[in-house]
Amino acid sequence: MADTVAAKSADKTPRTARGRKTQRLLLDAAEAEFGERGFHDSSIVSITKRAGVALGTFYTYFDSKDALFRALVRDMSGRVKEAVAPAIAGIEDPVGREGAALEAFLEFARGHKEIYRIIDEAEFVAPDSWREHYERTAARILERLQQAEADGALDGPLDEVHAWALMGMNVFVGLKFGVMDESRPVKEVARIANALIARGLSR
Amino acid sequence: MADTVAAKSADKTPRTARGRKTQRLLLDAAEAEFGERGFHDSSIVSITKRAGVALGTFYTYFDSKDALFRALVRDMSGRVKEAVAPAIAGIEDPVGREGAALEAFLEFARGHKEIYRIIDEAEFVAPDSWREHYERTAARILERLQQAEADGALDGPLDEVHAWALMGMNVFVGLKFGVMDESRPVKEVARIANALIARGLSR
Amino acid sequence: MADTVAAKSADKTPRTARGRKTQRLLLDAAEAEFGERGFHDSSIVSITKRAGVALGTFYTYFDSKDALFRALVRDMSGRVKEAVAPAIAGIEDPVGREGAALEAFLEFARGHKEIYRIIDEAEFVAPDSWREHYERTAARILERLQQAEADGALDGPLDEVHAWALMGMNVFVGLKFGVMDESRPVKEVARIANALIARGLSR
Amino acid sequence: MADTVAAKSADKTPRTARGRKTQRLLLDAAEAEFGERGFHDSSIVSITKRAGVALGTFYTYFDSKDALFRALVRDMSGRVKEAVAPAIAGIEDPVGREGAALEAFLEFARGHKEIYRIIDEAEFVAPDSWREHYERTAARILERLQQAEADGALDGPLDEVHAWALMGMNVFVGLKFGVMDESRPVKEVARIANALIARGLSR
DNA sequence: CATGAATGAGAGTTCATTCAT
DNA sequence: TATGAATGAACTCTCATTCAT
Repeated sequence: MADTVAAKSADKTPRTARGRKTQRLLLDAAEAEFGERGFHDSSIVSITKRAGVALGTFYTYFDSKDALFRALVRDMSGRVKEAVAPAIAGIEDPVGREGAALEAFLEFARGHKEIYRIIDEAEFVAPDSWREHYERTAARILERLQQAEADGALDGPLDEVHAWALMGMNVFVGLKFGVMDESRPVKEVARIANALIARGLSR
Repeated sequence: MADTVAAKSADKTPRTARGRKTQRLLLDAAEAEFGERGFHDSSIVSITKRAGVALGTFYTYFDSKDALFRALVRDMSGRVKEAVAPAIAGIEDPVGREGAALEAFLEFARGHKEIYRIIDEAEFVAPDSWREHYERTAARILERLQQAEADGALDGPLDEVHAWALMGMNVFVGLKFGVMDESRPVKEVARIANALIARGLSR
Repeated sequence: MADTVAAKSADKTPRTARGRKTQRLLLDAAEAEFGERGFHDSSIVSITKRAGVALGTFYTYFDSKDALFRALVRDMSGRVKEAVAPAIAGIEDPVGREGAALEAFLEFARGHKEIYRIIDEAEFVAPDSWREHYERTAARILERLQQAEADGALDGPLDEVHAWALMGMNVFVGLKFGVMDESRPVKEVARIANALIARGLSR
Repeated sequence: MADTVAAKSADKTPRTARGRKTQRLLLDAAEAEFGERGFHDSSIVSITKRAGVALGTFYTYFDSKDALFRALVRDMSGRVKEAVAPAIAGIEDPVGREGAALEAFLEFARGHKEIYRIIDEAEFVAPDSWREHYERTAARILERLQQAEADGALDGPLDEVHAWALMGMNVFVGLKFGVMDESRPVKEVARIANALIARGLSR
């Protein structure tokens, strides 16, 4: 937000209620479109058609297709975080906490399949956004682990490698059992994966 | 493998030595191009320029840009496998074996940074090729684990979740510490990540 | 008719007056281009240049080169019909009526030499459009003949063979003496050809 | 033939028996290919594949795709003539003679559907060949009519208009009832069409 | 704010033809 | 004579972006 205020050249923030509504329409249409077709097969015409506005209207709210995509990545990144945060709030046991995080993430992935099509494709479309998302996520995981270490609940030293390993596990388990194959209960999948690292962490 | 690469519908397999050489030039040029720019920013013109052949020559050996990309994904998929296989051959201890696999993979990733740009982008460009690669990789991991289970070296039951979790860990650790950040020794990174799952597996 | 022209799948119908004008420019340019060079030697670039619009503008109004060609065939087919209809209106004598039809057609062909280049080439470019044109034309001729039969002005039975024979005669006479060789008066040519079938029909 | 001997630049006439055989293979393959796909959708690669020879071999026997097409038009033109000639030989009655010609032509068209795809497409691909074919055909018809006039079997004056009218009738009747719709007996169709012009000619 | 026509660079692909072997 | 690899001009079509209304 802060950086939007700093305004590059043209401030595209809607000034009226009508404007805010139109921008929301575009954002939602874009999420659906990018989620279904991927970045390169999505087109502005098609997004504006979905949103029910004229083509030119798009540029009233976004500087470019790329800018829209980045906005969306940020948006989804925040939503993932917000979906996981409450699920782990208050859990003291660090292993149980990571298990709960995975479970919450799996649940979220099942309900928002676009997430991979959008966040992961960012690796190729907007690498800086992609990095930002994953580096922040890893930082949050690491922070939790190091907190537990400080509390004496985990042996150290815990570092970035652990965070990226855990994150990778979550991402792939989420892709496979959240998006590709829904036949197994989220709880079961999370429990199995969590058990795998349980004792690696817990000593 | 080599001869399978271009053998699709209309037979584009080179019939002469000269043809084989040209096809190799194109394959190598494509690997570099896709690795550097990604699929969508790569162009056939640019690939043929790199290869030092005329534009039309491309279509003597490949049906389309897409077909070339798929051929490359397959090729790289095979090369990853071949890089890891010898490194784990003969290791009996299942945990040590997975650690060695990760280490070999990290090494390979450092030497072949294009791999992520190519295999991972396939998720969006040629999803079937992507699936094929990851499903085969997961199957190999699972096979190793279940073999160890059968040998009594690991407690079961070991299933797909373990395989995808391990694979995700490897992929993200490889991306972070193989490609994005080379400051830490491969051995150390592999050891840390391996320790994480060591006891989750080992009993 | 005019509004049907571009109304296919994705709606390309112009929404503004400016759009309508541009589409007309394209249609006229295409008629000249196809008429002069034939379908395969005509190019979109060249058509848009003639029309004085940018290349991309073409695709604002037509789905493809093919679609434009079909639109044109329909258009010309309608114009032939409209050129002949008034010339035969009110003529009771069936032989005289066919003679007048041929004469009107010859006249039209002289003024619109593109007609053969467009309608007849459709046999190879858009066979369905070609069939539609000739089957409708034959149907109209047959209808006239059978009407005369019903009125007792002609002996029957009159069938499709007569219609196609008459139509073929008209087409070839029109091609030769309307387009290829203008040295002979339209009236004279029509009279001679009409005399040929006069008594075949008249009793 | 005479003009082939005069040789433009490279004489492509086969010198050996093997060569003659190869050229025949190509001619036959081309007839099938052009007949099925039309000129523009036919390709040299495809023709040589049909013929079972290498691509380059084509240019040993023909100067270009165009030249091959022209050769084929000539060939077919000759075959039409040869199919009709014996059928009318010895018929004295001029009307009956034209009827027999149409019948023979219809028969030939049914057995050689490629004829229209090849000869008629020449109007757009090789207009000179097309003109040559139709002008010669018209000349033969006119000659027959004027001979009959000289013999007192027909009233004059008989001119080019009659010839082109007759020819057009034959062409369209042949296309409709020879190629497009085979449900009616050739004899019947020929009789009906012939009756149409019978008395126009016969006085 | 909203509209939709106009733009044109750029992409992938085709294929007749040439030529060294 | 036969082969098939190599060539590159030419073509159709896409789409992000601009801008007058």
